[in-house]
Amino acid sequence: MRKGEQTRRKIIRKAAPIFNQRGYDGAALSDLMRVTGLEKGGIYRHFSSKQQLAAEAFDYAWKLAIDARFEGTQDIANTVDRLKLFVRNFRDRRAGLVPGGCPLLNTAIDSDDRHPQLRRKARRALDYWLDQLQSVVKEGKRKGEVHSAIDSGDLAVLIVSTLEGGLMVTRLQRRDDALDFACRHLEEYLETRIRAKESKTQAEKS
Amino acid sequence: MRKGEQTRRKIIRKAAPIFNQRGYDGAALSDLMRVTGLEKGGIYRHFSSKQQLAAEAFDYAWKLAIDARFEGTQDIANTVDRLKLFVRNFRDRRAGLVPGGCPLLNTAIDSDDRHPQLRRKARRALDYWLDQLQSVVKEGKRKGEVHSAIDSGDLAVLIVSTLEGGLMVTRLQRRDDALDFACRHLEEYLETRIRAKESKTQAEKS
DNA sequence: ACAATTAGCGACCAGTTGGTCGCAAAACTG
DNA sequence: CAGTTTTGCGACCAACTGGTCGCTAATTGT
Repeated sequence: MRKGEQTRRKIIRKAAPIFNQRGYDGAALSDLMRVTGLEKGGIYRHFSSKQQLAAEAFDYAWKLAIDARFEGTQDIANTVDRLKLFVRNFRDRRAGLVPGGCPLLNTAIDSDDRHPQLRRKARRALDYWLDQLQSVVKEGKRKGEVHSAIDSGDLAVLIVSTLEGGLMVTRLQRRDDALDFACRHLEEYLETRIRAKESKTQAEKS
Repeated sequence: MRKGEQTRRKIIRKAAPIFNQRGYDGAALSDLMRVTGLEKGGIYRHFSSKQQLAAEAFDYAWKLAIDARFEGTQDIANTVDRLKLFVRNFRDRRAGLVPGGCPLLNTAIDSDDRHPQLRRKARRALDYWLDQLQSVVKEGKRKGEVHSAIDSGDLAVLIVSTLEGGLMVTRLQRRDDALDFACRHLEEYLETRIRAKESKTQAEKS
């Protein structure tokens, strides 16, 4: 790998937490210079603008987040259990992510109206995320593991909304209670209202 | 009322949407000058700093929001119905608020770490909000309208988390689906898991 | 009406913003 | 190792940042 490519990746890696914590406007070039250890020219050699760097930093941060959330889910056969692991991952797999909380939540709020390019990225990220969840629910309905009356899109949106809301409250309170309770609520909801009960393959007590 | 006081309030009223939409860093003095129609000196006559103005603008925006959300709830005797109206208000009473979405959500994300004064304000706002909801739940338990096993703090946090999460997704998607489904979910949850069923005073179908 | 107070202006400030570019050094390639 | 390409530097830029202040004009109270 060329030296330039290495540097480029280092810049993204170091810049991502700054953008995620401070937002686009709050992240000054001088901050990015500090954390990367490069001069301004060194950064602009690899990115044509602050916007472009922010966009790539978002991609990087989001990939880490979404990978952590889906980690291990492909190994689980039952779709409802897969959703439950996903919920648990959201709560538990937060170490190792880009500092500053969920990049989707941050970018969505931060970019609103003012940074259409970033906003588009956040929207696509959300759409992808919802699609992934929705397809799990659809598979569950096909296999008879999920109640047939459930709308897969609605359930996906509900899961995401509840988790992101819980995360936001948790961050503001600096206590894990809110996210914790949001997760427990979702797990109970999945168990009692979503899982089709005909075969009773799974114990109801978690 | 003195002319100065009028001007002061006008500045807050006009500045609030700017801060709410663009965040603290994104709101430049030049923006505030534009929307207020005042020169810089005219603004600084009434506020000692941008921080102070932002703080008062938040108070203003938050008061509008919280008032709209609790509007009419005091007229409802049954506590579970009161919570349900609150949920509905959150979804339906969004016109007339300060543009840019929920000030609490915006300020919480925007201020994180970087603006401790604003952050403190957002935290207090959240605490107050949770307290109000919690005391409704407590009253419900006292009156036997709410299941006694429910933790009032947990329920309050769950309601706020679900609504704020739904709002965030709705804003990013620019479609009301997410908030809509979050509300319907909460209403169903309140009806089926929270409301004490002994007297069956209320129909289960909404 | 008149003096005292208050309000608003706008030039000015130092510091910072995102961004450019020529140049020399370092890294590649054969 | 020589020649070429790639990389990073850092001085420089115009525009803009939040903030100050003396002055005049408008608003007050009497």
